[in-house]
Amino acid sequence: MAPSPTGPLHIGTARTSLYNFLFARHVGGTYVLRVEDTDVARGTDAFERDIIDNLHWLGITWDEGPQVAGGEDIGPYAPYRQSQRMELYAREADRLLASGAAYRCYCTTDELEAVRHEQERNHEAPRYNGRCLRLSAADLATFLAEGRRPALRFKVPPEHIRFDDLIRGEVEFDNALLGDFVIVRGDGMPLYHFVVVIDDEAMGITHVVRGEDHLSNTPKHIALIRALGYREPRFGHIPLILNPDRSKMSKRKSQTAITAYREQGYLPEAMVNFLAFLGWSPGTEEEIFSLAELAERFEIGEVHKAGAVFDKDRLDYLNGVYIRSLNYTDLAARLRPFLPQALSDEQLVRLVPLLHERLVRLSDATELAAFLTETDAQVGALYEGDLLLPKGRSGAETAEALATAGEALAAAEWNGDGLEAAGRAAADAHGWKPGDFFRPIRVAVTGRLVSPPLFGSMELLGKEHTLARIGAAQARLGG
RNA sequence: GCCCCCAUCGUCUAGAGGCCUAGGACGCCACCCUUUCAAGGUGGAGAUCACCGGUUCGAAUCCGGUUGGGGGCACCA
Repeated sequence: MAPSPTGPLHIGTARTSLYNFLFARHVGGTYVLRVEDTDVARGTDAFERDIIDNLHWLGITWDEGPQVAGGEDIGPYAPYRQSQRMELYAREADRLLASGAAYRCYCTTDELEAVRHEQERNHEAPRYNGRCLRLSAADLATFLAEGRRPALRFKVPPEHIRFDDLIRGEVEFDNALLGDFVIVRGDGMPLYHFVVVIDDEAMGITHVVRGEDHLSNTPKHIALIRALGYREPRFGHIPLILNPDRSKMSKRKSQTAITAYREQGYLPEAMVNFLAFLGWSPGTEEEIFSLAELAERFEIGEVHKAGAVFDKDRLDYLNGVYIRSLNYTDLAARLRPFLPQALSDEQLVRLVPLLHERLVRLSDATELAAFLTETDAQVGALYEGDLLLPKGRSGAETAEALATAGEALAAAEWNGDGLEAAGRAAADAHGWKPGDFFRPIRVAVTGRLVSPPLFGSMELLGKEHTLARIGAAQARLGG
């Protein structure tokens, strides 16, 4: 797996990493992580940290590669950051230059762009015209005098390239249609197509599993592999994850950063399960799988060919399933970052049973538990008086009901069961349906129409605040 | 423009010639349960298997074409 630290860990990169991981684990192979940081202009350490951190969060581990950002690399072919492997690339570039498989190109960006525009106007393929392949001595002298720094281009042999893709089967391309592409920039920085091929050979990579967007780049890589005399790995191109409009999933149209999902309270277990099934299925009707179970079942050849739309509703559903499967202790620990510091650990432990069946995301707990740490005044400010009223009941009637409720609850034993018994008896005595009778209490106590179970909530809030809030609501209705 | 890839309910998918009057899940709708919201239970709507032609006794499944969608064609990765 070879991510580029030009942004936070992307959903698509995460899934490609997952498939690589599952494939490697399933066949007992070695999973290698290599950081493709040759684009110094765009890459940053912060992004590398985000990628490594979130991969770990998902439970994806690698046998070789950087373990933590800035730390020691592990593996026999270290370093695993391309920015630290420049001598190797320079050596291979020289080799290509010496053999005549590559040549220096003095064209400027402007000149190249002009040619491209021209080609576009003539409805031709936008590819390099080969000008610097036969440069006159005079032109060369001029360019050198101008101080131009030449880029290095690979002279693409005009041959048919075919390979047997792990997922798509036989694929064939005609490299005669390709322009000679740049492998080393004028400033000496080697480019992606060149370095992947070198590192794959140097690191003993046997299987390259990557996104479908690289399918048509593969013939370039194979041509380079042949020119350099390397062994050809097997390639597997997995389908893309799509926006709802079926274009390649992008930041512009979808939320693509894994961190963002993590921050919203998605569980890594749910994310992994969801991602694995975007483009693969075990062929049965089972759908809940742990990472270990996935590794056991996953077959690279079963991966689909068609792209899959990212379905947030399905992720939400799975996340709920996983949250509900957590035991209370575990859930409490995971909920902690989403709840205010003011909420004590003891309160948290008692709150968890009230929430565990009501959460789609861990962050949903923030709103559900807010009434516990808000002041009485803050809660009172959350609602209009009308919100207290059950359907068809007046303010005066509701104030009366609240008064009855307040008295009954004040006399009750202050725990969920005691409060519920008192509340129900009071509702019955008052002649109101429980739903109607409890509504103003819920709004008074939590400030909201939706809350965790009422009696457990009151128990947690405590007698003093509960009765004060009921009294305040009653007063507001003029009771 | 050229090259490549793809095509089953809205979405994720099962399906590898007869088991399919196409199965499951999410979402949606209804009902049940119910102190709100969820969760749970039951039921329902939803796919002429993109289209056309062929092979075959028989095709969602094999072949060809068409259409549609996607990706690539950078001194980005």
